[in-house]
Amino acid sequence: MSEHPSPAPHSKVDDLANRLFFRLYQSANLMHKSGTKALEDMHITTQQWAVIGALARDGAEDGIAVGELTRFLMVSRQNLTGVLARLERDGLIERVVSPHDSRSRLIRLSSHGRHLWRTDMSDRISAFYEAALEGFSTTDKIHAIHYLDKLLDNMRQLDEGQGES
Amino acid sequence: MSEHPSPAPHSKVDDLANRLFFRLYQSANLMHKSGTKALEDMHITTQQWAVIGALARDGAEDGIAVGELTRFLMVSRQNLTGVLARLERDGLIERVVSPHDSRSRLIRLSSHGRHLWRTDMSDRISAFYEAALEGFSTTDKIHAIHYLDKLLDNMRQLDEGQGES
DNA sequence: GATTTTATGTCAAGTAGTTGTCATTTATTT
DNA sequence: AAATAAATGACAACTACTTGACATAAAATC
Repeated sequence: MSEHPSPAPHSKVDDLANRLFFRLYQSANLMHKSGTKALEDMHITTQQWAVIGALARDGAEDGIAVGELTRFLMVSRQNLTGVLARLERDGLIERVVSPHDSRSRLIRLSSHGRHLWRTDMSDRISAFYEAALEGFSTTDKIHAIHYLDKLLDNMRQLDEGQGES
Repeated sequence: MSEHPSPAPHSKVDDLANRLFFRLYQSANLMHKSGTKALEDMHITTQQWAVIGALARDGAEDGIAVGELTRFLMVSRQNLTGVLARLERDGLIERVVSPHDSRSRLIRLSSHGRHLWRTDMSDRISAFYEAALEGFSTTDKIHAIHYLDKLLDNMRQLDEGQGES
């Protein structure tokens, strides 16, 4: 029947899954490259953008603990330490001791960081989003978010299971 | 009318776009973390996985030029050099001079690399895909791929425009 | 044949990500 | 009060990603 008598593969890898994850890999690479380029004259990378964006959310005015940030951004504490050090060096964030728990240093935007986020960064980011999501309807965006959320949920479960060592 | 008389934002950033890119950021981080963990006993990272997967495709048996690989994987030549050096060090790939263009070194899987891909790696990757895409129907996968493709197209255009410096 | 373009390698500096380990401080629990 | 747990900082080692710059070799063009 088959035109290509392939030599009985072990467990044929799902081609659609393969494509999906490869597209995710490519998309993330390109997002970091072109996203960082969109903010390059401010010397802000996509990772710093993610941190500043997290700190600019409503409810984060008084600061967020490092541990909370690592969970939110899904990066390691040691990595975030480096990113935060550079942001502090550049005067965009500041560390304050938590009033409730003096082990915990809360990270919050400096006034300079908040100002930059609200003006120049917002403008560039809006332009970036508009260009990158050209042709996306509102429902397209919602559906895309939904798929990524589902993927995240699954991988989170997988990661917890893998952590049992 | 508005319950929250917000102080006239410069250009209100699209919240859906924001969520979408943040989910992409998180998904990529988690994919690298849990994907690398799925192959950790082979000491293969997701980037190496991507390279090996590219080399294992039909038509790549005779090797792929480095430049072609950088375009395919969307990473820089300098970065790929390092990844390829580690893969060569571990005996998974080999470099051969192109018969057509002796500037060009073609990268191809070693027999060890090909064997590993077809057996252990395939098994782990299939298991990873199955867990990470639990609850995804075939059409879900196709739609998700479609959105990522669209995003990639847009960002590629953006990147080319940004490159005009 | 000489020039230009192309493919690659290499070195450097910077950022970002991982794990692992050890120390410190403080909260919590006993 | 003492032991434990938790949050953080500070290292180290490694992988991976970027850009920029310079060198080399070979192909393509003039």
